[in-house]
Amino acid sequence: MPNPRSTTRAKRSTGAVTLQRVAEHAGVSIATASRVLHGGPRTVGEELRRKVEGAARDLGYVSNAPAQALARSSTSVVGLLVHDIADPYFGAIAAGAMRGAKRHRLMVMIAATFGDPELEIEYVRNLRAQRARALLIAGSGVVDPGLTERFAAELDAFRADGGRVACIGERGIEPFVPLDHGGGAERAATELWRLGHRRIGVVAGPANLVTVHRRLAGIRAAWSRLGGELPDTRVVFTDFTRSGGRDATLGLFAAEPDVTAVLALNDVMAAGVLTALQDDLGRAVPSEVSVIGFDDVPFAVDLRPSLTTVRLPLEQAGERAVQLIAAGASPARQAPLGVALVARDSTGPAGDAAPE
Amino acid sequence: MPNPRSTTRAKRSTGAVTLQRVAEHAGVSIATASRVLHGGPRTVGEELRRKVEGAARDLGYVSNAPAQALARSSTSVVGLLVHDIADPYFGAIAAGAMRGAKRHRLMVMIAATFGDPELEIEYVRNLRAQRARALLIAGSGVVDPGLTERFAAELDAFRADGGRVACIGERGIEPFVPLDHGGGAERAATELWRLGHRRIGVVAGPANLVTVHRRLAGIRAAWSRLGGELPDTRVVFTDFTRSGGRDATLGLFAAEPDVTAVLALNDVMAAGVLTALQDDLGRAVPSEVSVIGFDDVPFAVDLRPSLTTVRLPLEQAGERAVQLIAAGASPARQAPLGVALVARDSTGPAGDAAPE
DNA sequence: GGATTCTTGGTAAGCGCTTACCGCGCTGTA
DNA sequence: TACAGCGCGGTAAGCGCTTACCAAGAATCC
Repeated sequence: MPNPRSTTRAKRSTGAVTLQRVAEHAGVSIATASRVLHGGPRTVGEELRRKVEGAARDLGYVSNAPAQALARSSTSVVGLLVHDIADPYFGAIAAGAMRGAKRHRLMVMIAATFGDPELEIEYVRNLRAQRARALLIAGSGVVDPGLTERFAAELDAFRADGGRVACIGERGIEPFVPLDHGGGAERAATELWRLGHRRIGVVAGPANLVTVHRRLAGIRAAWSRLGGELPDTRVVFTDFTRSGGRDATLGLFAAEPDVTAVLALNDVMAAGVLTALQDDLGRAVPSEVSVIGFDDVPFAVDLRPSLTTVRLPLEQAGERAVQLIAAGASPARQAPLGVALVARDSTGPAGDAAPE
Repeated sequence: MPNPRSTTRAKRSTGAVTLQRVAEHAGVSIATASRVLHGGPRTVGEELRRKVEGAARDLGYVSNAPAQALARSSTSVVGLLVHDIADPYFGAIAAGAMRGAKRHRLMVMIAATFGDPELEIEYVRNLRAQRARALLIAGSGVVDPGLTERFAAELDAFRADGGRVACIGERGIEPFVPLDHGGGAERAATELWRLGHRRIGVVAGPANLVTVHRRLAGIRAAWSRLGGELPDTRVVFTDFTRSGGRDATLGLFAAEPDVTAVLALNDVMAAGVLTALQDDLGRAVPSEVSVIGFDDVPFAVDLRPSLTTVRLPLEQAGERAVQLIAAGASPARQAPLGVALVARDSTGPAGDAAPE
């Protein structure tokens, strides 16, 4: 037997570089090696510490995260649930989250649910299996009570396993980073009113998303406070996509040709609205019809005319969400992230300010 | 001792639901439970199988991925290295990768390196520690030989641990999903030539990125083949960002006011080019100056004028990359993903076709 | 009909790491 | 001088799972 000094049977001296091997190489116990390389409350003498570090470097030791996870029953990965990572809305949130994760030395596991609630639940279980330390939920939930309940149950299970959860935007899940969908929508609607628009159309996202509900509620609140009318025929639900926005606009103007402004519930759709209006319908923006978006994604400024929109601090929200789950502290003082109306060129005074 | 049937000492009957507990509940051995719940080559009798499944459901069992990873020494997570997940280029690649991952029941761990080679290396080690099954490298490398070598060494170590690696776009790393930067650039340049442009400017990304080199080389190749000239003063390097594109354009036209077309090395920069030209410099596009982009990100069609660009099949590339690392098979028949010139409204014939 | 192979269930040895606990040598105290 | 207290190193018992190997009964073959 070539190597009689190992504790159990001689490990194959070839193969992976384990803590065990580092310890042997350094001539210390595996406990000492662990304490040097992975920290902990205990101190290790200067000389041994040096030896261990040297051995680790010589051997090119890289710790085995799954083994650590098993032994400590905790990992350094956080899961992030988004609808679609290619959507700039989620891209911004993810970027913020990753920035935060880096600061807290966490790894981010992203799952794209494409808005499918079943998939969402499946991914929570998956992340639970991974023993993710925390879960960041960025996608809007649906308004189906049954689904919501099942999702909540899955989250409870996740928590029961010791995981933390944080939501970006309210969704009935605590804690969450407040994202003022309603307030932003009110701002947008109010701006349109201020400009003299009285007949507005709304190009909304999927009717079952709570984000859509909130934004729509904000618009309705502002509008009724101001004394305007918003019949259902002027609200059209569609996909949160460019082509959704375009098609919806075509439909909207076929039914309601006198609308003087359209409020799109996100910027991606607003791009479609702009195309439909200018290219398909031949309506000038903003002189004939004003358009306002939501989110202020990076390309909003590049649309023509540049898009007036409501800025949501998405990247900050993502970053703050990881603070929320990383902080040992309680989620205390949450200075709400402000929304802001970004006035650009796609809005202007209503041509005929006459109330209908 | 309350429960004499357990193999070792009685586990606390409270706490986590483990395979052990499922097995006890079902009245079978832990081996059988494992075989039922986690598959494997061995078959299990119908009755026991049913019992185990029932027990797992009753107890709400979720397997412990780190423990499995340790026992099997292999995980189901793949790492994805990008520069910036908020950049639509990487967003598209990531979306494709996630789609592929879902098909192969893999989880994707994304790391944003912000183009920092040191961070890139750090993340590879990290993913190595996680025992990721594979690594997808989407970001372009830098042309620094020292850094490249260190990165390669880290990748070799990753491979030595049994991980697979795939690159999106060539980078001196095998295997890779070919992305024809050079060919695409040639197409773009040739198109400009065809339209009569002889004095073109290039708004390039960071000079040290391989991608930038390849694209630039493609342009130069086409241009010299066609007999054109491209002095260095007409090539300006900048960030791969909107404001980079804008600033670069301003600089370019200050030095070379007679340029009739600008080729931006990605669409995000092209957006800045368009702004600089139309808003800052008052040059009409495409009647005075043509603009051509690269990548065909989703918003390219929404720029005004809509952007002529080179389409790179990014989402497919991401998806194919995971096939590459998931396939048991060798990376055989790689029908190269085609690039295509997407002619839209930002290009037109040169006003004065006179060669210089 | 006995030997041989399948099938199917169980046992137990790890996978690589953390950490409770032990023990030893030293210091400070009475 | 005896001893509690502390600092520091080692031992070994797990963490939850997979899987090589064993065993026993069923099926197959001369």
